Amino acid sequence: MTAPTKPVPTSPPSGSAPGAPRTPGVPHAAEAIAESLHIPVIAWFEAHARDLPWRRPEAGAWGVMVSEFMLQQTPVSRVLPVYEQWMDRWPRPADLAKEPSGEAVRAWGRLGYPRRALRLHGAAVAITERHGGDVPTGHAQLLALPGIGEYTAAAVASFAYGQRHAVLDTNVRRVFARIVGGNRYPPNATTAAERKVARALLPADESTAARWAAGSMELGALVCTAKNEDCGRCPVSNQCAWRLAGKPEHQGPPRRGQTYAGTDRQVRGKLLAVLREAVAPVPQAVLDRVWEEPVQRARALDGLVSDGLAEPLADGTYRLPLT
DNA sequence: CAGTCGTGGAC
DNA sequence: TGTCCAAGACT
Repeated sequence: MTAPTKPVPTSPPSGSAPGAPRTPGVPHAAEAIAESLHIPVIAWFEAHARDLPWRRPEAGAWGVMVSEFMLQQTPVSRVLPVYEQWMDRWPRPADLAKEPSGEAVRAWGRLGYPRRALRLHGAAVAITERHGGDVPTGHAQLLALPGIGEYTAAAVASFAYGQRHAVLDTNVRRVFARIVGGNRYPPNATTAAERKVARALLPADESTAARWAAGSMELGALVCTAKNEDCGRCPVSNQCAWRLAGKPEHQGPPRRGQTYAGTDRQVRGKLLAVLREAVAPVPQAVLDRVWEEPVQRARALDGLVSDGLAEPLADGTYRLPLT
């Protein structure tokens, strides 16, 4: 266990002394909920957090950032080996920035969504050019990098730099939906109401906020999971609105499932797999073998080219981009 | 804002 | 061989 071990503050992060009566008419409900959640969740985190390489001090901000890119929509178990190889090969942003983007795509392997590799490479170039080779510390600076959205900017600022940000990923959204909202699942898309809840629950103290962010996310990943949740191991099950309501089934619109077989995504994946394995430019005829239907096949290949994942050469062959 | 974008493991 | 899901970003 290598989670940060700073003590949890024993006094409320803001406001009056413990046990002091609330001022009538002033809404303190959110604060009260928050304070009763922070200590048990953070204590649980410090006892049960996984020992992941990007949580070790030597990972640095670059390691945190690389892991966040790889973890976007991808399970930890599949990220681990690729992360280790990646950090061995490119221990600093400038090391990656020197390489052609195609090398990043190749090293990405079968993690999926290979545009993330392209964006991570682009972010490394931007960091090298604009930030002297160091991952920027500001949320706005992070947000300006390719491949970094609201979640990843907050995650890097919080996990790498200990800042106070609401870190709203799918795990945290589910945890909050259950504890606060009394729902099995959050809405399909992140709502303003969810952001408001996340901000209201954020500890006032910076260091506590950072551990709360990591802890609430880990709770969603290990205990408060989408299926087969284990309320018996949850440190705040006694305060969970969903559990207290008898764990009602999901009400709203069905969570739209991802179809895959037969889609352009599948064809793109097959095409790019060939390009990744190839050491020399690949003739069109070889690519043609990955998919029967010519119209969809051509559309998929065009898509890869326009995304910058494949480079067409004058002789009709294709390769990963050298730029 | 709804669609698009990979991959593989669990059931 | 099907469904659901996994630390989202971008258009």
